[in-house]
Amino acid sequence: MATTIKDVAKYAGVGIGTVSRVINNEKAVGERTRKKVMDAMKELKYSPNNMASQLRKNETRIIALLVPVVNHPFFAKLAYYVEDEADRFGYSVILVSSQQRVEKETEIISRIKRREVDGAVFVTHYMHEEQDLENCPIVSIDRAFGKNIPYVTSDNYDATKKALKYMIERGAKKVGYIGSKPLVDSEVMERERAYLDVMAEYGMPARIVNEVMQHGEETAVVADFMEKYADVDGVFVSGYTLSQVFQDTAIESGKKIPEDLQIISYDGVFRQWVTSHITSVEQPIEEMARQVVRLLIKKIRGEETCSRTVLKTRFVLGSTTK
Amino acid sequence: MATTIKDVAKYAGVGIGTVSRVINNEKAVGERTRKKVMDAMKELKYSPNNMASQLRKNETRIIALLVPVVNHPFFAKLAYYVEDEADRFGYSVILVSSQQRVEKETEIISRIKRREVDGAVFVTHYMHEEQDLENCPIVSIDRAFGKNIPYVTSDNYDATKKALKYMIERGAKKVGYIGSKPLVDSEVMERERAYLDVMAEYGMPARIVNEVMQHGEETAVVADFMEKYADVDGVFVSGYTLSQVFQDTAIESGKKIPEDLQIISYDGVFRQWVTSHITSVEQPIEEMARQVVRLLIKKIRGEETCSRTVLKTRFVLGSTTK
DNA sequence: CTGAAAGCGCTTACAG
DNA sequence: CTGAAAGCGCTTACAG
Repeated sequence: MATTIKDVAKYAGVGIGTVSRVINNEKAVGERTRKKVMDAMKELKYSPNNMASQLRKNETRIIALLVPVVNHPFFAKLAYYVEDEADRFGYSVILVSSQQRVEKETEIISRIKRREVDGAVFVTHYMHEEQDLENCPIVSIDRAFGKNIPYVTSDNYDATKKALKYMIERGAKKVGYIGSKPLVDSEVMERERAYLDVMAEYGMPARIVNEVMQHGEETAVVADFMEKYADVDGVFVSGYTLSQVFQDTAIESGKKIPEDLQIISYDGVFRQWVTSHITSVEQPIEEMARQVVRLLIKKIRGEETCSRTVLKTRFVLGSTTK
Repeated sequence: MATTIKDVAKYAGVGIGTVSRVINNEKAVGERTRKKVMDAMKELKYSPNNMASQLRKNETRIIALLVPVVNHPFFAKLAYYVEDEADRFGYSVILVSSQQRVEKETEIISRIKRREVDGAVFVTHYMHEEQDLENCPIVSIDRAFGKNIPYVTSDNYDATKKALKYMIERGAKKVGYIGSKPLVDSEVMERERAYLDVMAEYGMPARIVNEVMQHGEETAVVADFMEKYADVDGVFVSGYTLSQVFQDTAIESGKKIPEDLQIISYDGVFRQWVTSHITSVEQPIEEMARQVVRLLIKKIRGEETCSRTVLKTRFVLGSTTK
């Protein structure tokens, strides 16, 4: 049996309420009594039982982070900063890898309802139907999946547009787009929209492959693209894995980069956690993580939140553009 | 106010004990009653409050995972599998990035005492003094930091020995070792021991740099090594980041690999999460993660555990050896 | 198979 | 400033 607040109270000769007040650092405790209680706690090696206070306060101080997988540079980095930011507010982070499994998502919702966690950050979402997530403190990245779910995103449209124009100014005439299509409404689709708009603006035909794809299908998709549009001299790639696969394939095909083919990636390619020298639109992962956590905590506290936060990307020149 | 077990009991016209039994799937409930209760739960959209049952059962079903950083391929992969395995046993994982901060470690210990988590996996440890971690369900990877802390490791000594001999058989005559020294007792030191033993066995002088180093100091350490032992024609590198930095530096220096210089790495280098073609001793990360979780759960349950589990590495040939 | 009751270890009005 | 008491929402012997 661990020592409880009762033991401490008895030992210190005070009421348990007083001990509680000391634990919670309330000012309304006399210096004398406080000292007595502190000593008793030390003497008895007392640790307050968190489960009990959780129950009383109805808060767990835990949030869940749902990502597709953790062992992926983008999500790992995100997880890192989410944890760091949460910690600043006294929250812990439970990590959940959804692994494309839809149930994981509804599972988190029930965990909120069961009061296992106070709220959740959704980085993926497969839910199509509007669930009964009223009052559920949930926030998200890139995708709006409910009217009451605030989210953080980056300036997908503008950044893509800018990147494409950059490429075209450097001589790209046959510009393609390759991406993996999100399953649900997502700001990521803004990239495609930007691409199509730019093509229209320059009167260029669209060379696009943007399909829903499973992890592992990248190679096939890239092959498909390369076959369809063998003549491209500039490509915008959306997404990490795809970027890497595309770059590798392009190099293997014997194309000179950037002479024959310019490449710009949204997200860049990570090489040992360092963005390699692909020209890319870099998302402010740290800032996205911190903002999304702050949003969530506001929601948990019942404060007003901004429903859509757009953060600026950085355009990083690499060696894959002229 | 959320609906509680009381509401359900009243609605179903049964006692709260019965509702509890239904929730927990106990067999000792009549078919009739069970149905009534189930219906009531559905009708009232009841979710059992986990905090309350935690308090009663004195378990949180949460474990903590302490890693130096998550956004590093090794730890991210580990985190992924730890989460996956924990999930199978009905446990959630709280992620803690220690970031070299010693307090984080003792903090977790208090969190166990405070019953915020049921146990913890320590992948780093800075603690020198034996803490009062009796009865604390803690397990660890690679390093023994207490007599009662079971851990999982890989066959550091044998694998290193084998790798070095492989290199020597392919003609390496001036063999060096470069590593970052752990702060505390760790099985990682077995690699150095293996190196020294092999050198002794072959009558070769040791060319070694194995210092305690901070993240970010790798470049300087590699430079130091290269200057001291400019003539090496075979090097064993211990650790991810170091391997990558070393490989890059070696290439930049104009050395032909593997002609002028053979390299073998413990851990390999990750390129976009794919081990690149460096010859390496690969740790069975997934297996280590799963084993360590199972160890922890046994400890939590108070079962007997094996105090040291050694898993086999794989020797993977790449293009950095002849 | 089922209900009434005690109790898990706290927090928090309430009264003094 | 402090204590006694109620209660957070469950689980679990206990008795039937």
